[in-house]
Amino acid sequence: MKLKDLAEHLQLSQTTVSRALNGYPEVAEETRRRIVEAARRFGYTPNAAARRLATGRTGSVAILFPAERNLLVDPHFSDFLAGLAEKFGEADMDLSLKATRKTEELDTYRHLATMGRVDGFIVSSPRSHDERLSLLAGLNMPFAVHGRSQDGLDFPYFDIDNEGAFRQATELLLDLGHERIALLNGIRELNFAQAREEGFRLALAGRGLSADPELIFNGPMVEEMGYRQTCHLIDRPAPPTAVLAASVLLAFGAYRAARDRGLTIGRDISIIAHDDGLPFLKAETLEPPLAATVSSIRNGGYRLAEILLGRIAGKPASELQEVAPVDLVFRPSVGSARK
Amino acid sequence: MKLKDLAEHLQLSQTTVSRALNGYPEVAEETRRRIVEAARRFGYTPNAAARRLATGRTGSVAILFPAERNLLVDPHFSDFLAGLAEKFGEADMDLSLKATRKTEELDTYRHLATMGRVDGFIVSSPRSHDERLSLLAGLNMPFAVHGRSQDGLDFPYFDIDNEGAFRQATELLLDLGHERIALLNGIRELNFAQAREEGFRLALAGRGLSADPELIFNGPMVEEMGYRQTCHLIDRPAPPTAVLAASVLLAFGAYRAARDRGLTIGRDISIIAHDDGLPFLKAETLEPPLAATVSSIRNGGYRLAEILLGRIAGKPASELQEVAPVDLVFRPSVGSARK
DNA sequence: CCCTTCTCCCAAAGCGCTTTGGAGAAAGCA
DNA sequence: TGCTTTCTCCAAAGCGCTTTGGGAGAAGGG
Repeated sequence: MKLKDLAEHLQLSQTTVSRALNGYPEVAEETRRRIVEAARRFGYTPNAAARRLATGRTGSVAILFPAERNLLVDPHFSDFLAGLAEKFGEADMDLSLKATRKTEELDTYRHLATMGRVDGFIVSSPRSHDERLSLLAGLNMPFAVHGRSQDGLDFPYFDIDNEGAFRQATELLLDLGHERIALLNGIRELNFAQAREEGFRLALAGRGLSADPELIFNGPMVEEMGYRQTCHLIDRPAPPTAVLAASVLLAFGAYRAARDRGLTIGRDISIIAHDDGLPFLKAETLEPPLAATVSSIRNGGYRLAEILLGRIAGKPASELQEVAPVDLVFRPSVGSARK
Repeated sequence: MKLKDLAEHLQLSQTTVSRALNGYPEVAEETRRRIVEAARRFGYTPNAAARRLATGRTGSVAILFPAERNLLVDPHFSDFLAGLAEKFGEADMDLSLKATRKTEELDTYRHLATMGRVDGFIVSSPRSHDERLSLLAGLNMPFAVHGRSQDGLDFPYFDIDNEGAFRQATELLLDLGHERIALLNGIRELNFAQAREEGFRLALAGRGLSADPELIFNGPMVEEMGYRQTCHLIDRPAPPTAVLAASVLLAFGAYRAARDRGLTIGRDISIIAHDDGLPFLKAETLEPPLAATVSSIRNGGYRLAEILLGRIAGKPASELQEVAPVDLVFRPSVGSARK
């Protein structure tokens, strides 16, 4: 059943039926009721392709990820994706997932954009200077970024206060008397890792200290990484008294390392992490409970979806930039530095 | 730049240009060359919405997942998804991801189908009797199932030989003298878990043994689960001498439990698992290396995507049913039963 | 009572592509 | 040479919806 049939059956024009169904004001309430009722009875649903062609809106957005490094197995990314999927689902928009080789990444953006296959893009894991942003801006394609970038562009984004979070966490450790603090961080190229390191450095500088490059590690945020680096750290001549980790996954590895080495967490070594709220690995249920700066990454996906929708609806970028504050939750995995 | 402009510029009709670009035979090679060249020069790309409307094909497929139980954080699912995304990307099809509440699941399928928003669906985690299959069959919507189902329907699917794999693995353990064998399995409702249990039972029955219900566990396939159940098992009065796990994640937990209890894996307790080839957790690099039945789940996604594409292209279901054999790889995590 | 302003609805023009049904020219056949 | 095929290409009809530009009649204003 198509619009034409429905209109004929109601003895009305397609125009009126279309307007009634789309909630335009220029149709009498009584008529609208009749139309809506008939549409329901006949199970009429507008054809998506026709609507797309007529309106120029596709009702879908895309997110690309590198095919070789399978981001999907990174639970941080998956959880973020779940937040996106939830919001876009609510808005009845399609979220399409694209695996693409690094070398073809920009072409894929361009391809999808010029074919008019999407209304916008979600850009994740921005690097400090990211070609994708200028490309999309140049194509005049709406996009929203998870995180920020140093490019001078004015674009919509959602980010958490990574710098502030790590500054606070570091200050907490400093207040507890720690001076040799290690940082287990994400991959250096990614913007959020840089912000976190910056917060770490700022806190140290505030006390007249400077970061020891030997205590800073960058790498993938997986358990194994946390384990290995912490083992190294503990085995040093002057091991750090505290570890600041960029993910609960890293902290989890650090826990394992501390146990292996017979250290009591919270007493012999303090551990604090950033907690993205991954559902299967809760900071509060670790033993001992893990102190953390918390901010749900899934919720971030949800918010970022709202932001992209706002952008597509025409809001200016300046109104679509959000930096969520991060709470610091104290738990027994941190204690005062042993003298 | 649209088709019309291009045609006018070339002094040809839209028909000819369209045909040339889509590889139809009724256009002279020389003309085609000119057209293709001009299209490239002007950067012409056909508009997706218009093409969709004209052809009736949307160029996109969808996969739904339950919003409450976030399947995305399950690495088995994510890796499967990566395989799908890869193949659909190669075919230049959109793969759209939909979070949906369980109660609205069927409606969402219907909604997307009747609006003509997708050409087909990927159905994952089928239950033994699954309403989704009959709904989609009734809507006359192409779909492809990851796994099988007991419904009498004839539909395209990709599955691995779960029953055979677990029969083989169990037989291996039996050959090594094990008689008290525990099974750590996935959630009971899911078809693959049933097939695995069936294989397990068949192998036992082949030796005149029957499965001890107290040694069979169903649950989510996560590390924690493997750990907890294995602890219970080891603490029993007559602990099993071998454990058969449905995932490397479960086996990983079993390893941890065995170590905690001071057991040597491969000597005091044998462990064997099904290995989906998750990239971050390799059976061969565990200590000791884990014996396993192997079959890449990512590859399964890739194959299933091919199958759905075949279905959309009109192939009959009977030609699109694949059961991949599973290899059994012997490694030191299994040894003969201690007398 | 006439004129303006709403209110409610309509006809028709796109949106940009594919595809049907020919038609003219060139080539093959007798 | 006359006639049938085969090659190439074209005009135009959709695909099913939204939206523009009115228009008729009712309501309100002076």
